[in-house]
Amino acid sequence: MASLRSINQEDLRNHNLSVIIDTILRSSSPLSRADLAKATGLTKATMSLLGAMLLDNQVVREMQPDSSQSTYGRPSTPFTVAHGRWAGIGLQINTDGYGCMALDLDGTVIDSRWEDDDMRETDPDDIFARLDAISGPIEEDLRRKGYRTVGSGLALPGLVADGRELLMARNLGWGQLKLERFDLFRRLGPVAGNEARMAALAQIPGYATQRPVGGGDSRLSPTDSFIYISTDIGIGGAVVKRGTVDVGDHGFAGELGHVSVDLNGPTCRCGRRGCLETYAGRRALVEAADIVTGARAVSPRAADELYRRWEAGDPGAVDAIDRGLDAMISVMASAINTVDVDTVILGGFWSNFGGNLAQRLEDRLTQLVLGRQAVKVRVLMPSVAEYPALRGAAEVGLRKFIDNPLTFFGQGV
Amino acid sequence: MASLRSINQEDLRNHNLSVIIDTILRSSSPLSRADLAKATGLTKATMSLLGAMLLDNQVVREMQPDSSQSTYGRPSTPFTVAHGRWAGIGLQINTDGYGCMALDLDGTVIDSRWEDDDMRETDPDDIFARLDAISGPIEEDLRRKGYRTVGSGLALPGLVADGRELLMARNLGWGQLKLERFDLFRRLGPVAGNEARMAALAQIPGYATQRPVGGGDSRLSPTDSFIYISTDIGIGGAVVKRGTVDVGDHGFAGELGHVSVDLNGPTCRCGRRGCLETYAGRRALVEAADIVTGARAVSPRAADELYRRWEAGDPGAVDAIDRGLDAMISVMASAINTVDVDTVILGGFWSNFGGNLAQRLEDRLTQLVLGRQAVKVRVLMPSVAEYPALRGAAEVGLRKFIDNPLTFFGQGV
DNA sequence: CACTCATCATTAGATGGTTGAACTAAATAC
DNA sequence: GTATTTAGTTCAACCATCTAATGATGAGTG
Repeated sequence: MASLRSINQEDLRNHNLSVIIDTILRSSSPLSRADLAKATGLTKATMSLLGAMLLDNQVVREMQPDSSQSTYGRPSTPFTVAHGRWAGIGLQINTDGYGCMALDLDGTVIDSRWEDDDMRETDPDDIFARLDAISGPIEEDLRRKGYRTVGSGLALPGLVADGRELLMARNLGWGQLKLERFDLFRRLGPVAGNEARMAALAQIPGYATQRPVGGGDSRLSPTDSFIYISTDIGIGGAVVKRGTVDVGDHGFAGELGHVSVDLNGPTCRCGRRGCLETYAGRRALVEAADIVTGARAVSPRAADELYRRWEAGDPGAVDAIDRGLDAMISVMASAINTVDVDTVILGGFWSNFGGNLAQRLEDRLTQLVLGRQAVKVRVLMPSVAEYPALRGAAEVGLRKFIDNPLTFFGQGV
Repeated sequence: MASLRSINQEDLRNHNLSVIIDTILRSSSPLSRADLAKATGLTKATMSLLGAMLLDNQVVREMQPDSSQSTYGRPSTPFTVAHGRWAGIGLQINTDGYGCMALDLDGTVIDSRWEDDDMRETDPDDIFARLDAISGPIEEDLRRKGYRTVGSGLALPGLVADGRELLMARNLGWGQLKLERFDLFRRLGPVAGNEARMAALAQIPGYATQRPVGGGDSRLSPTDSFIYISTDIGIGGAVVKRGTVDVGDHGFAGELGHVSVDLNGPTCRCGRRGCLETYAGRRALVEAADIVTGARAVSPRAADELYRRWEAGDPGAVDAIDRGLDAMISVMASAINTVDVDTVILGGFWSNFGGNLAQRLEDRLTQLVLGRQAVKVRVLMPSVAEYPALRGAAEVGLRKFIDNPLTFFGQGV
């Protein structure tokens, strides 16, 4: 538990500010000073002082006093997250394009650009230069509008170690890559991470931006734990525990696409046999359903065709999907037994397959996991489905501010 | 990151004391005030004050000043963990017996008792009464010697939820059980946990007792992450991340015995198919090697016979072991890809199978895991092999003190 | 052997974040 | 209009850590 690092009074204030901001973001309704004092355990006196700091630094602003909350007494003045001052930048390079997003602490997308393109077998230097070209103007725009950019994240479709080294991205055809070598990386200093992990972050309500009023997917609370599975050509994943992503020792925890469901199964390109990806990856499914093979099997059109045939009840398609589903369920159950969380969010193209898919998965998983007397397994569809990794990357940037607000206070732009 | 709870000045001191104690325990050589100031980031002044508190409360004592450390200057006065004041109590109920251990903060076993017995199909009330009968005198003895008992742990061979409810222990024939109903539990208030998780804790050098000089297994450092696999009739496991056990949301993370390696494999008693336990559990191996079947397959004698035949090269035994090994490797690789740690500790009866087993596993795993460019997989044998769960349970008790030293200071016994 | 220097440890006073208590503010109940 | 209730502010007091000065104790130096 002990973090092996001492703390002093400045850390104390920084921590308490961080707790307050975190509490505000994760709440689905505006909180007053009094509410925050109760929620965090601070005294009214301290809350009053720290509240003034947050107002001064444009982290929050006061709403109209609200007397409808309680029958008696002076009405409270709730805070909302201020708009227009604190921003995070998200960057993403994917197999089908690249883009950049600027996100306000209050959750609004300030600016965003996405370029569709076939990224396979591209030159990293070229791509980073192009990403630089679209992110530069966005940064400039932020400055012009009076924003302070507090951090950034970079989502990549591959294995990323320590937030700054790409080990490999097979679908891009990229190998090992020290990210510091790119100007863009040195300028913005983003935290790099796997696409699935960034997408998982975007599902956590109130992780680094104000939780939408009403709470988005009301089934998921800000401190829930879940496994996120990102499905595309490859299959990735992430483990979220009590509202924070589990990064692992080297930065690639949650690679569920390469959990094996059959130790004598087909050989995967990763070297193992029977990996989930060989049953439930987009390309594997298209080929199993005999739609097309080879290079054309990776195109999105082939997946659309698979979906049509599956809806029409074509036996080949139905069989392939069923087989993929069995593998998916096996991996989910194994992962739940390994990390002990009760919720699975199924992202990517698999989320298209039928409205009752979640329910079917839920029912079957419930039969399989340990501790089912005490655990109610849930399978949810992602609430942020549009560019989730890009948004997650921006939230990683904003999180730098939330974890360390004091370092950003009381100095110029 | 933010724990959603504010901190005040008392928490600050408590935290810093905790960090200091933690640092002392995890170090393999005695540390002076100056060393500790450097290691924790505290100033010499504060370190001096807090050091005096630790001395006053008999947490540490001063050794002879040591001038051999540096050529120049005043010699430092290193601390060692004091003996005779702070104790934790470990309790265990297993399929083959039950016992109690009292552990000093300095790592010495103050007292311990173990009763061998066949515990299958026993009455919980009876067993808890018997455990009470042997732990009572040990507690009394601690009091007499001037110890302060700071906490306790209870290791159980089954699924434990929230540290105080047994969901099921199949090998005992016990079902759901609220542990508060037992006198012993109410009196000592132990944290209950799965046997494998407790055993995993005991492998962490300096987790809650002073790290042995020289460091025990020098390959394992106190802040390493690893997966511990406990093998017996059933197979359990635990995930340790950066020196602390990952308990999971309900308290049963790491149940690797019920990770499936073949979704069409034999049906396991847990309801799934192809669980590791059906390939590599003690009973499964004995039956696969055609030694005996049925109830007699669970006896330790059958496992001894399996070991003899395997050593002699009997084909049935060798095949069974190889098959078990394949399953084990598959689960290890999947678990590593899921939680991203690079070390596996293989505990229980599997650790008997040959001196080069670890090396063989290491070599094969290295071929299978993702990120093998950046990760060196290690397979280790447990350094604490005698009653590891019992010792781990006692360390859980001591950890209460280490996490919260201030609450134990400055008041009577 | 006196002097310098480096390192360890303590002491005194300063700094600064949180606190408790008293106070002001603003609403409803009767 | 007065009592009551809840929200929020003010300020002296507290206390944990920090800075800086000082004491302690050894080795090196000429």
